[in-house]
Amino acid sequence: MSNTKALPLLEPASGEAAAPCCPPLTERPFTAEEADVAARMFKALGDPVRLRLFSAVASHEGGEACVCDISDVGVSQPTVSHHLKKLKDAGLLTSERRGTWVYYRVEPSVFAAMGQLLAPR
Amino acid sequence: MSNTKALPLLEPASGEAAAPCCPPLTERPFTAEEADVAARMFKALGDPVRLRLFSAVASHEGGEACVCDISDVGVSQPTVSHHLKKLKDAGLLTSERRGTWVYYRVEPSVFAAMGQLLAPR
DNA sequence: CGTCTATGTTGACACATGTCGAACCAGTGC
DNA sequence: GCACTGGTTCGACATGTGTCAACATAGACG
Repeated sequence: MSNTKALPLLEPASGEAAAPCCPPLTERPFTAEEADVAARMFKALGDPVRLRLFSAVASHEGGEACVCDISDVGVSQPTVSHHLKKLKDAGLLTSERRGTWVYYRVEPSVFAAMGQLLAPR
Repeated sequence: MSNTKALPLLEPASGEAAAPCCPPLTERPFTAEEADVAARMFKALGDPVRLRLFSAVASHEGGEACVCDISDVGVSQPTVSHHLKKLKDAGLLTSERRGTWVYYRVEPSVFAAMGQLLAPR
């Protein structure tokens, strides 16, 4: 499985300056395509449980967190797994298994992309 | 009606420096309450149509836009109105009727709140 | 191999959400 | 008052989403 590939919020940046997915929100009206891409990210963060998970990973020392470290958000374990998968599919997190545990970390380009969206006119 | 009041993303800022709703995402794991407030904003922007509407308002000259200026996003006019109401309920937009037309503008505290969320550790 | 722990996947279900057409309200101008 | 235009609200419907229990998988450790 896992043909659900994470779509990059920033272009691959093939050697040159990264071409962000979208201009600042205040620059001009978004096109349908830009809105689709950017909305995916906002949507992924638009759930309290996912936001807590994302924040827990983003604030964890070393920039990564084991599921066991962050799964105390008031929902069942399968639900945590489900939300982490959604964050991963949205391109916000990456995961890696090391032995018994699975570690999640924030996709580096995320904050750049969000900063770009919020850049002042 | 309209007891659905827009909840402020920033505290009322009663005379002093505004106390933002939430710390940076990277500072520490969000509490359930912080996540509820912040997720509402992300959720509101997590729909392509709403994101286009928000961008259209935010980028419009004068900082405000008449519905008639921005309602060309590929959905029916009632749907546009529905989404604008959601953005308003989320505290992202304000509206004002002037004569025949209704004007929407971005709630000023929004960019401050979002910037705060994305502040680097 | 067998078992135990840590995660992910499946299936089912209630609920929220996006969408539209029809009806309705607010101003304008005749 | 009446018609017209710009916007909102209502009612209905299909689809999406969050949640859990049950089951499945991956390593670790005997």
